[in-house]
Amino acid sequence: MIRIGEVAERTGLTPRTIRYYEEIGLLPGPAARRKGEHRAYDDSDVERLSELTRLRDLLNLSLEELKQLVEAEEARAAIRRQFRESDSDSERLRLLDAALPHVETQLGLVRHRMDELKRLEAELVEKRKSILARKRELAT
Amino acid sequence: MIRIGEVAERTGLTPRTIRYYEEIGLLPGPAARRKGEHRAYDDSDVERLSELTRLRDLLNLSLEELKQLVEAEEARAAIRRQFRESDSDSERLRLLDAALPHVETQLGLVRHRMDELKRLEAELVEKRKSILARKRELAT
DNA sequence: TGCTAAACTTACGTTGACGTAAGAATGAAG
DNA sequence: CTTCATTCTTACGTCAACGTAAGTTTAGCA
Repeated sequence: MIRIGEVAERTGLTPRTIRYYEEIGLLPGPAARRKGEHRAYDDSDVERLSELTRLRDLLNLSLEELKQLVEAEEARAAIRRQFRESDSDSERLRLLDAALPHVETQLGLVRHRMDELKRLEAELVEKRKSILARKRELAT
Repeated sequence: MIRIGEVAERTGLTPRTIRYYEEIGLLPGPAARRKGEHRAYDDSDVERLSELTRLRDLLNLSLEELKQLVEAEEARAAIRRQFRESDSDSERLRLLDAALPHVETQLGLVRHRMDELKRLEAELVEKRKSILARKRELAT
C-alpha cells in the first residue's frame, strides 16, 4: 500500500489533482476510509490514473466526459466481478457479451481521432512534397 | 470581403472568440483598420482559422502553444512573400530551405500524436481479443 | 511516548478561454 | 438622410481544473 505522495510522483500529477479527481467522482476514492485517515493506494491505482490521463490527453476529453467513460469502465469491472462468481456457462457468456461494447466504444473514439490525424498528416506531406518539388525545379 | 459574423458562422466559432484570438495575438488582426471600424476578412482568413482550430483540437494545444506554432507559420508566410519578390535562384533556394523545417515540425507533432494513439489502439485491440478468446473457450 | 514529515480538511485564489451585458458607432439598404 | 441590423469597445462574469495557504491530524520511527 502506498500513499498519495508516491502516487502523485509516479503519475506525474499532484496530490491536489488526485484529491480533486476523487472529489468530482472521477476516482472512486479508496474504499472504507474514515475522514482524516490517509488515503491508501496500490499499483493498480497508479495504473488506472495513468490510463485515465492518457485517455484525457490523447482524446482531448473534459473531466466530465472522462467520467462518463469511466462509469462505463466501472460497469465493466462490476461485470468482471460478477463473472468470476458466476457458475453457469450461459451466464458467463452473457457477461462477456456485455463487456465487449465498452472496449468497442473506446476503440471507436481512438480510431476516429486517428483518422482525423491521418488526414492532417497527408495534407502536411503534400505541402512538403510541393516544397521539395519546387526545389528540384530550381536545381535543373 | 466578409465580416466577422460570417466568419464565425463558417468556422463554427463565435465573434467573441475571433476577437479574443486577435486580442491575444493569435490572429494578426485585419491590416490597417482604425479603431471602431468593422473588421474585414476574406476566404483565406476563414481557411486559416479552421486550420488553427483543427490543430488545436487534434494536437490538444493551448492557445499559447498554438501561438508559437503560428508565429513559425507567420515566418513561413513572410518567407513566401520574400520568395516571390526574390530574383536570384540561389536566393529562392535558400528560402525554400528555410520553409521546410516548419512543415517538418508540424509533421513531427502530428506523427508523435499518431504513434501514441496507435499504441493505445493496439492495447484496446488486445483487450478485445482477450475477451473474444474467452468467449470461444466457453463455446467449446 | 514523543517527533516530524507527510497527509488531511476547508476554503479562498488563479488561470485560460471565452460569455455576456451596455452603450456607442458603423455601413448597407431604402 | 434615416433606419437598423450588425459590429465596435469596455468591462465585468463564468466555468473548469486545479493552486495555495492555514491550521490540524496521522502514522512511521527513535
